[in-house]
Amino acid sequence: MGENTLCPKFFKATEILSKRWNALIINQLLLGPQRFCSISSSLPISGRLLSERLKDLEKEDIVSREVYPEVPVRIEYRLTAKGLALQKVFEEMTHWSQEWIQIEAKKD
Amino acid sequence: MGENTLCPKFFKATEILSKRWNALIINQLLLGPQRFCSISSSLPISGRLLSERLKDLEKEDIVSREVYPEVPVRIEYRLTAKGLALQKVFEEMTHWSQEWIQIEAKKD
DNA sequence: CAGTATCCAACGCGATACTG
DNA sequence: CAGTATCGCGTTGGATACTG
Repeated sequence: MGENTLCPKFFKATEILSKRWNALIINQLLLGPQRFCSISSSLPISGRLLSERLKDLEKEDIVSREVYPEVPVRIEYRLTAKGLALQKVFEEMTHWSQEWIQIEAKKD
Repeated sequence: MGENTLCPKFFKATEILSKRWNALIINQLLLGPQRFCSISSSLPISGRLLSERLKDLEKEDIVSREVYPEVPVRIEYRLTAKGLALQKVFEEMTHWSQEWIQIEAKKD
């Protein structure tokens, strides 16, 4: 195992973005603030995991949870400034995927 | 589970890039073609996994394996055009990480 | 050097049921 | 709606030993 050129900040960034579902959740929130059920229904992720990931992302200060004390209460998740700053990353990822990813007809 | 707005190409992209180590391996290869032991010593990844990941990335046509029949034989891994096209993504990731990631003194 | 094979513990995570 | 708790199994992946 080596430690020479590996930048800890970049490493941390990959840890966050490589965690399963995180990229998709962030990408979804780039569309705008959303409620739990909205994110849940837009991604093939279980409620338990979505809850867990949102908490992780809150701890990383990428997502914030807003409670609107209406009746019934409404809770929205939105990207923080740190989260919004990922926009460029996702734009490039989207661009790359459109240009290079082939989707074959599923036969599995 | 929903299936409404999720783009399969983007989804596939996240599958590739979110797989543990893949981002770091690609980022390392963006520095130039490298031998197995070089990648191995630049990342805290076991040989078994590195081997597995490189094969995955070959299948995705992101990495190619070049054999130079010298004595002793030399084997290099390099990014394909598809892999090199990820440069922008990684530039943005690097930029974001430098701007937003804090590394706290470890006390865990 | 450039890997492969095996072993096995730890973790991830989906399903389900339940709470406020 | 917006979650949490528990269960259980399949996958991951580190360590180690071995091969050409």
